[in-house]
Amino acid sequence: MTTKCWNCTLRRLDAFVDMSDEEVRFTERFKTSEIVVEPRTTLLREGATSPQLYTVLNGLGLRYKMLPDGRRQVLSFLFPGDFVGLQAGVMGAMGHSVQASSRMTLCVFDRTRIWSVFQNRPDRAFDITWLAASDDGVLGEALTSVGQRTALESAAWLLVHLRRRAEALDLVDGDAMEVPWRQNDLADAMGLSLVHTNKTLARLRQMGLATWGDGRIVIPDMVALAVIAKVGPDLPEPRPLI
Amino acid sequence: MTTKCWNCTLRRLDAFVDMSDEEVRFTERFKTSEIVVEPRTTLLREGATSPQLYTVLNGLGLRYKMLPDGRRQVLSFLFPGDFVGLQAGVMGAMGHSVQASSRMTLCVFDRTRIWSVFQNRPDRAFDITWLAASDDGVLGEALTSVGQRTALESAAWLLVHLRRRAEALDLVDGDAMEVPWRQNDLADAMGLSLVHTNKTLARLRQMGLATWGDGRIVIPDMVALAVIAKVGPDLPEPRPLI
DNA sequence: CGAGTATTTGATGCAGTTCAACGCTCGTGG
DNA sequence: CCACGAGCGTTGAACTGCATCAAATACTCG
Repeated sequence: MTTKCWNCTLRRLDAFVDMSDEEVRFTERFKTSEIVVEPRTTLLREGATSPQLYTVLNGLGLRYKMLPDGRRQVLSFLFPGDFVGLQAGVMGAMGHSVQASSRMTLCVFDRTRIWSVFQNRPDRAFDITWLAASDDGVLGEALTSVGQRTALESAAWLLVHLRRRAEALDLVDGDAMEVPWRQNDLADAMGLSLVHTNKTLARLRQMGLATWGDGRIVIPDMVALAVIAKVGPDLPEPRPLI
Repeated sequence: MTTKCWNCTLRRLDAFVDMSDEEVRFTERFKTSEIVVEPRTTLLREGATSPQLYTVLNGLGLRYKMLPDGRRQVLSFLFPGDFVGLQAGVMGAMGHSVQASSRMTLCVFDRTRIWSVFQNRPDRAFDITWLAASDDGVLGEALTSVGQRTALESAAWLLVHLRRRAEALDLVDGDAMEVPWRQNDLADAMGLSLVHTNKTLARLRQMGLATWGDGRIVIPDMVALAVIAKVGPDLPEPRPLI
């Protein structure tokens, strides 16, 4: 049973900009189907030319790149509303792989129809570009974190980042949020070893700043954590939803 | 004296996809002027909402982000044909700063007119999105390099990357290419200290793989360097030019 | 109950940082 | 004309943050 865009709860969140009825109807036609994938499913593989693009409706995942010898860099974490497969959609091949971390449900769009969006709906085309530019911003942040921050700062930054994204989507319950990611995913996102990631998280826990465990992140004081992370206010602007 | 797009030598390079006469004329109208900036000029500042977008016509530069305490992460290096300011153009604010490393000349576009591109020229709008997605790919590569590669691999990767980009633009003379960047820029791009960057470059020199000095990079054997860098063939597809 | 996955902790070693100094080439001003 | 300082590259020595190795715990699941 696939959700009608009309009934989609996602677009009512204040994380997203409002859509006109017209836009909702158009998206509905652009959408070809809906899929549910189990944890650890690879949705898109680096180098592949996927016939499909997706919008995350539900669940969490991650994007990563691998070196030939197996080292893995996690590029970003996927949340509902994220649009994946754009590189394959416009450039022909993915620059990274995409994996589900929890069970996810995604809207499926046909890659070949993307061109018709540009022809018929300049506003939606603009939104797609907005999302691409936004991804650029996130990657820049991540690169800066990996390149310049110490392990402690980097971990703090990542937790703040995840928490802020979750907040905008109403995924936070009090101080806590549920996440499907393993410490290994965090380590690969920060460019640190698993062992040192674990010790760094332990340090944050001892400082009373953040607790990671049992699939939950608990952050009692975001301001204190943000100070460690050395991040600006970084108000998350509402994003377009495709 | 500003160049007419019609006479622009850039688009004749095989680094770029061919443009129809129609497209050239449209770009000409989209272009508002041309500027020349001296080395070390900051074109765009992080957080600023620039009224202008640029395409690099000539010269080299870099994009970077800074932490409040002064640490700097270089995100990417700018070559002719690169389109800068897109974040400000579509999202309203830049996520990073942009600086000229050599004297540069740039085509200037009016930010407010970007919307009319989406309305009137879906093909050009698509090209803009292509470029945004392409930047995403480069940032992903860079992040993987900083996060996963050792200093030696990372330096090798960066040199290979710069050389490949330069080749596509006919900026390579035999084994050598001229670059305006300092070792400090390299260090900030790789997330390494200046001292260690220097020693790593010395190591590559002793191995006979690459020489960096006096504003020139000399790479006698790209294949050998690429092996160290652990990069795939990575043929640079022709890109659209705005 | 054994196997596999995830987290945790301790011990040891090294890649990369930090500190310090020196040489070179400029441009500038006395 | 030389003295001086600033910017950049280079090199050595000491230190340390993080990686690597190793092993124990706890857990879920067939």
